[in-house]
Amino acid sequence: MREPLPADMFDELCPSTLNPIRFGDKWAALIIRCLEGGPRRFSELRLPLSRVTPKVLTTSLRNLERDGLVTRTVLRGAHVEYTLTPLGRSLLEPLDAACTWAEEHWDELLDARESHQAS
Amino acid sequence: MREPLPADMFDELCPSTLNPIRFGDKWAALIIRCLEGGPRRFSELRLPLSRVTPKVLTTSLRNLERDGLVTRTVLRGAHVEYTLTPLGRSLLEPLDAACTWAEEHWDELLDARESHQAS
DNA sequence: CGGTATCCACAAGGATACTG
DNA sequence: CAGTATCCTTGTGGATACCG
Repeated sequence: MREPLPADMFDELCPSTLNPIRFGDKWAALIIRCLEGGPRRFSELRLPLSRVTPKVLTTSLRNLERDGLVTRTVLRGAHVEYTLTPLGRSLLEPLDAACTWAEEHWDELLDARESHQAS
Repeated sequence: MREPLPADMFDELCPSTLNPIRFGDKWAALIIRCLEGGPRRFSELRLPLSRVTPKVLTTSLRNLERDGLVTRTVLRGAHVEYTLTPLGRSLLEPLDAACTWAEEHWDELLDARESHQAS
């Protein structure tokens, strides 16, 4: 059994939402991480990405598909599954490196912004 | 002596300009790499970033400054120098990882886009 | 030299509602 | 369930010109 996805990935403290690190379009990195644990259905992705409207999520998924990072598979019964390709999976490594950096330096970034605000 | 900056970093084949990898705003990654070799003046940055208008370059530099990745130093004689902070320098590692990934998988990305075009 | 000022175009993202 | 259809707002980047 795969791990269920978290109910909400939009914790304000989540470094993956912070510049200066972005992969692809606004939600690409989060989507890819959602697919890390295996194939997911559209509705499964909507849960942790509840603040992304279906239109935007579709657009982002189509972009990932176009770049060969994700495949879209239609199953019997009006079900659809999104899966990371080997190429998409290979992106996890630099993506993790970026996320790790953001986590490690999160405080410094916040501090920099705050003291910049002050001046 | 530091290495002179290349005359033009906008080679169409430069993977750093390709999605799905972007760090910060559109030019942040290129700027950071331009500063990798040491402090640079505004006009020095304009050379390899000749297609970035001064306004946009300024905006991007201000963003990097705000985030504590770059410092702006006014020298005597109306000269200005931009330098990577230790924080900014620490970003080089994941940035390089991302660029390396892009270089390695550049062809696959192009192929994916092409065959997607076909369908 | 190192920027600003102004104006502008377009793409990206979002709100809301609806559908095969 | 897995999306579309519409419409709209915003932000980002760019063109051009000018300034201390």
